[in-house]
Amino acid sequence: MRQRGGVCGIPIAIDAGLATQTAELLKAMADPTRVAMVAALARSKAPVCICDFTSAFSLTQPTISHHMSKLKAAGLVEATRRGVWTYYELRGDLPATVARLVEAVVAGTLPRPSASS
Amino acid sequence: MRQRGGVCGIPIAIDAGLATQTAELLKAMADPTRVAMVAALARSKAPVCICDFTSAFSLTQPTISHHMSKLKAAGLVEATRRGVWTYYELRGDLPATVARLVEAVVAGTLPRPSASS
DNA sequence: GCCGCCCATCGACGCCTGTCGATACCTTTG
DNA sequence: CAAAGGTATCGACAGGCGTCGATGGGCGGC
Repeated sequence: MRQRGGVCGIPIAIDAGLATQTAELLKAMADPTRVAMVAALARSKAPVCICDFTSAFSLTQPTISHHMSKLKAAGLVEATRRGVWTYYELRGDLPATVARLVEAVVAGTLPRPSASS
Repeated sequence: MRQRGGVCGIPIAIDAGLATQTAELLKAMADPTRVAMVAALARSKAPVCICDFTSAFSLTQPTISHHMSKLKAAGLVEATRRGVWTYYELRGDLPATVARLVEAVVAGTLPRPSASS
């Protein structure tokens, strides 16, 4: 036993700002729809029309737009209007830590890279 | 332009189950307190008394316990009672994709490993 | 110029979540 | 056995979030 009074002596030295920042990034992707969006964009590696997402998920168009707006607000994706259609793609200038996080999320959506043997 | 009727022709082939699973994992860490907890446990690499977290964050003891319970429910940490104190540590048998995600989160809390050069 | 289509925004509703105070449980100490 | 301290649980509250229907804004087609 270390000490008394609720302090065992091990200081938790985690920067609150970085923790909040990371948490915001996680929140931006903490939704099945947005995870699938990020994964699809990462796998496509080319701008994807948002109408594809609208037809892929059983959600209404405003909801899809809302989710994509969140990803854009988080700085993960960027939009390109081509005529009537809006194409989204993963930003290429993501910070290293952010890119690493995105890659980990995408890896989690791959169908079991090494499951059985 | 590809087609009309809301389908540009690019099918979104993302497993909904895996997306939901990944989203649940992200939700489990999508909080500044829990991010800091995971980072501290990962850096400590040894069981940490929960009283340290209680004194480290400006939150009440029930809230800290609640956050840790969420991490435990997500299968990220495991508890060990030693007398009156409860020690938590990151699970060592995490699936590869989960471990990778945790590592990415922890990396995001490090104070700029390679920012400029 | 008008209409139709794609997309974004707005307002609203229900659910989930973070937070707290109060309480109960368990272990150690006297 | 009684008392004290560290944790977990409970109930409640405010705030945020996902979802929808309705509406507005732009661009292309007729």
